[in-house]
Amino acid sequence: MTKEPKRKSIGATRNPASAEAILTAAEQVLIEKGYRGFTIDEVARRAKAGKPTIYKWWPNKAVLLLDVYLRQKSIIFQNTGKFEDDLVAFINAILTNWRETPSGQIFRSIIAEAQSDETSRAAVTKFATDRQAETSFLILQGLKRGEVCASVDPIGVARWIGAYLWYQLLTDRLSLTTDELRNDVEILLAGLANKPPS
Amino acid sequence: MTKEPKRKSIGATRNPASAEAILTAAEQVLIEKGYRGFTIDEVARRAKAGKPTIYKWWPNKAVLLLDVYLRQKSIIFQNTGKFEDDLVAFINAILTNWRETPSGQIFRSIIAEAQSDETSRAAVTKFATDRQAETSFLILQGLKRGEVCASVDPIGVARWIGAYLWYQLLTDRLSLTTDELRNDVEILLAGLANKPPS
Amino acid sequence: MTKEPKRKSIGATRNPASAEAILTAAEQVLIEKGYRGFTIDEVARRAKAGKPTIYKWWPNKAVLLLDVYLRQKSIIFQNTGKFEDDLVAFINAILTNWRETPSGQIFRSIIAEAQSDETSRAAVTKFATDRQAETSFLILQGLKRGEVCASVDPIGVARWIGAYLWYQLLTDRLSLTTDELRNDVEILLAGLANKPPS
Amino acid sequence: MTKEPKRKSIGATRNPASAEAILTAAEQVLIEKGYRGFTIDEVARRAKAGKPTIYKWWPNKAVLLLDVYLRQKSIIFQNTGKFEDDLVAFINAILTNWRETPSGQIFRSIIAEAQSDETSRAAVTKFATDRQAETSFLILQGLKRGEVCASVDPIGVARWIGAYLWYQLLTDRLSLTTDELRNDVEILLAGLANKPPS
DNA sequence: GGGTAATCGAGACGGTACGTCGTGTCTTTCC
DNA sequence: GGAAAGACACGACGTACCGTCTCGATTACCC
Repeated sequence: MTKEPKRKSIGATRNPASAEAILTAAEQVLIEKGYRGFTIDEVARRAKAGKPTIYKWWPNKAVLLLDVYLRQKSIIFQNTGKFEDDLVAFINAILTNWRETPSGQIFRSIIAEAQSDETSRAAVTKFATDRQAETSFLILQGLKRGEVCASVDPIGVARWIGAYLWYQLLTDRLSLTTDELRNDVEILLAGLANKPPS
Repeated sequence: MTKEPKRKSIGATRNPASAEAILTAAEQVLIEKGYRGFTIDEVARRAKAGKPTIYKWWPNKAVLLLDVYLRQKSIIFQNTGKFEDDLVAFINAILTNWRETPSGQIFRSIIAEAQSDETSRAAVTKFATDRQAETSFLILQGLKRGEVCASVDPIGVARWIGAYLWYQLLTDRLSLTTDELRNDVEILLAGLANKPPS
Repeated sequence: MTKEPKRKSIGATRNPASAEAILTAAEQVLIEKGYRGFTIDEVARRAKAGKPTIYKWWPNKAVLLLDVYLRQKSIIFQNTGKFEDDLVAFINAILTNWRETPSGQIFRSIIAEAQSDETSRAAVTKFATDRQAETSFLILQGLKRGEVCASVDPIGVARWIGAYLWYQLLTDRLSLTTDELRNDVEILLAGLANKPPS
Repeated sequence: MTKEPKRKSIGATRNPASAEAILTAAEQVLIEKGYRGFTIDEVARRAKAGKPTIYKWWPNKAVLLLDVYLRQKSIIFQNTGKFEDDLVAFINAILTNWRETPSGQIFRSIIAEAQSDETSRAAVTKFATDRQAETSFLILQGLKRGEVCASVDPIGVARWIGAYLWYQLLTDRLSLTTDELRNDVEILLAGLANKPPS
């Protein structure tokens, strides 16, 4: 076993190794013990870091959580040529990612944390809004191809999709079959309203 | 100052006065100090109740929160004769209630709490499912009147609506104008898909 | 398994079966869990008695403890014809009894309990004084036989012996060999003072 | 009123000011409220210290009590030239100290506490043994001067004296006159046995 | 190239909440 | 009216975490 050299200060500048160790430890703790066990003490212990070091760079737990979440790999848009398939693939990718990687647990924790603290909530809300903008690209894609009704507001739709995703996450419904998912998407696509046969 | 008689046991049976005092205190604490300050200790202090009494009847914090939430007045369905108006009124009533009464803060806390604990989450998920069943009455109403497409799954729609409501709550978007809300509802009603002019 | 009939009230008079059950339960609890685990709750549970019943008849824990102690069998004086042997046998009988029956544990608890409470201490002190009077019979026996110096105060000696016994109990020295004990007794008998050869 | 600066950590090392404050508070609580009121909570409150700080350095209540006891001033041996006088003075000094300072109350509590817990009892027994060793110096002093019989075991005698002291403390007999005390000591010095005139 | 100045680990500190247990009082219901 | 049953207000238990602090060591930067 190689003698692991103790990590020390590297002088009057931030030690990236520490930051890295802290984020990794935070992620591990979150996976292993969940949000309940996600304490600064435990992260510091795991990272072999001092608590003040953590507090210095991540003043809130929410900020640290967001940083951990952002280190996760992001979703890549599909372009199959058919809007419905793209949308289903997109949602499915996110749900699968949440289900099969720590991301789901992490994001759940972020949302929980944000409910206790005004500024955290603002940060998460901003994050959500940014994601809506990204999602709206997908809508615009469909709109450009004439598959989406021109009168539709892309951001508004992105909000519906974001809402759907959060709800699935928060109510433990990440394990849908593709058919179930396609059914749900179908509702959004076709709309509720009874269209009179023209 | 009138000497307030201390609340005592009323024998080997649950004292409703205590339950009442605890729920009231819990609500007050939640309003005044938020979820962060919502501790069993504080509730017990405020209610002049023993902590064991609280733990006896509400094993989880989530359960207590749900009980507090359920004491709030509930939403009554509208029936204006037009499905879209009913739906908008329904959503608006909930959002307004969340915005203008403690209910919003309380329910936010419930969702947060549920993310820390498996059993709490199950309880909240069950609650959500029950509400979807209620909401689906609205859909069925519209369906009976022929305003809703017959092929639509009422529970599935109720889920979309629930998702929308939670999302608005969790991302601090409770103060929509009626027009904004109507726009959002419109998307769900009309659907995204471009309907070719037949 | 015979269906054990639940013990009920026998009307407006003290139920001796309850008293018996409580004392027995108290003794068992003390043996099994020690003084720390000796709680009224536990005794009530074990005796299948209501707590108020216990409090009614034994207002203090110390009183209950004393009652339990007094149910134990008492020591019988020896009379071997030689004072030293009688004394050693007497002390040894008590130490053995304390070591091999619950009595030691019980009496230890009584002493501990008595230190917290003024009236309990008075009760125990009275008990100790009574025992000294009994012990002094032994001294008088020796005195009558001319083995004990006539100028000696029997009660004073009984006090020394009581002190010795308590000390052995409280400092976990109940397992002396007879020789060790005889040595200790020898000191008391012969005295410290250097007797000049007359 | 001068704004008292809050006591803080002084880094990763024990803060003596805290230790001091805790011991002082513990002593005060014991004096004012007795052993019944001597709770870690109360000590922490009084010392303005956190409970974990107390538990960190004093794992048992008995250990804390012993530390409090040891802060009291100790007894100084006399050397009057006469063994009996030295012994009487020694015992009297201890009894007086127990009677007139908090030491008596404190030591009583220590003994009581030790009866509940095995490890505490071991600590107290060790303390008692150490004191016996000290006391035996007094015996050796007398032995050296030829006042004490050479065949006597000093530790054995010290044990008798320790027993006597504890017994007086535990049975509320701290207020003896010098004559009463001298009588008791006389018994130990002269011994019980009837010495036949040679 | 020597003296700041900032960073690091470590961990103690005053607090506060946790969830459990025991206390002694009370009331209801049954005998 | 005694006894069971058990709920109640209270408060201590011992533990965990919070966010702050002080320390001594360890560089990087600036004069």
